[in-house]
Amino acid sequence: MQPRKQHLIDTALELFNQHGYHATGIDLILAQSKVSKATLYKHFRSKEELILAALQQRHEQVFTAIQNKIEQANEAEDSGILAIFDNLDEWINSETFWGCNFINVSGEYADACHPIYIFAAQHKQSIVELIKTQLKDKNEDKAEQIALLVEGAIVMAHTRGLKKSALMAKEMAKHFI
Amino acid sequence: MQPRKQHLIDTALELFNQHGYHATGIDLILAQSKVSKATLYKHFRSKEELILAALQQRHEQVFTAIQNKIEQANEAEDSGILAIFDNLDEWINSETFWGCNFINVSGEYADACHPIYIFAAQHKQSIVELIKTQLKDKNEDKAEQIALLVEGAIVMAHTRGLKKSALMAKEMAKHFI
DNA sequence: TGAGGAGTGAACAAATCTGTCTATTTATTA
DNA sequence: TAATAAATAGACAGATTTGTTCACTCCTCA
Repeated sequence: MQPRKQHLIDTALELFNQHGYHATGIDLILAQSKVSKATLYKHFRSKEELILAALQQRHEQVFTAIQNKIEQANEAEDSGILAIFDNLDEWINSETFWGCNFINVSGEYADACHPIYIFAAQHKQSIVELIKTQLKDKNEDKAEQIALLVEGAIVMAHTRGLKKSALMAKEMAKHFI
Repeated sequence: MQPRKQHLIDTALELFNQHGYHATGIDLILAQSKVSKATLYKHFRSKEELILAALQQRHEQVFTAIQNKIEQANEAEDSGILAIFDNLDEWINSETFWGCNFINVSGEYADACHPIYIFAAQHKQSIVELIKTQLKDKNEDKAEQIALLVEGAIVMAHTRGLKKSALMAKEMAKHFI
């Protein structure tokens, strides 16, 4: 990928996260990334397309990070799935935690037919399926339960700044696996 | 409260819920409520003030509904706190479920110093405290755990349309109380 | 009847938003 | 060096946003 296009996506993702999707104007992304408007519209047909590209990148980041973390842990111990909460804990306690892109974007594009909402829903679905494949018993309900704990921890951390939420969720998860 | 002011708040709350806060313009609220712009700006100094009034009303609705439900259940059975999930289940499966106003608004006004973010955080905090007071043992950690399950269920329902999330969360909660 | 408050509709200002276009500069490569 | 591609700044259009203002109407109540 061309470096400017990549840089635009990185900048947009950060700003969308911090200020939301409607509140982040094209001009702010351009000023922050120091890329010209003509270049943006050469790489993306519209702001919506930029949002989708940013979400796509974030999806891949999250998916790969979780996958690696769980696979490593699965080799080391019996219930490696719990590693997902360690990953979550690191993220929540990092400087770059501004809540989950996909939860936030669902609030701004809540129409179930909107491409952005659909993309967010698919991401969440894919995470549940990833959890399921990484479970020893491939139990669907168990995967949904773990996903529910992850979502709960994200919201507690984002709306109230409760930084210990991931470790709380991890303790809770131990009851179900 | 004057009927027009009340009607503006009701309309705004519904539209904010369905389309988000930035995406819902003043003009849409006025068109839907059939109230004139001058009247809106007589009752509210700004759009932000209208948002805060709408959130205040929603806070009172939610707080009272949960309080009543739990208190009634506490008289009937031993672990009445579980009634919070029945309340949640009804809401999620109603026609008017568009996610949690306070989670959504936190994504759009994510600056921790912003009055709107602060209001949302206080609401979430107050729900935890309500749960705590309604617990037989007044256990803080247990209250946070139940709150985490509630948040998780809301997100699962909103982002993926998982309508059974509240009942899932209720089953999970039984392990902790 | 008439005074006063509440509400209306429409025009307006000022800012901001997305997206287009052009003339110019920079960088690469044959 | 010369041709070509990529990126730039910036002006611009057109729509939309929040918020203000003013002349007018409607309703209530004394």
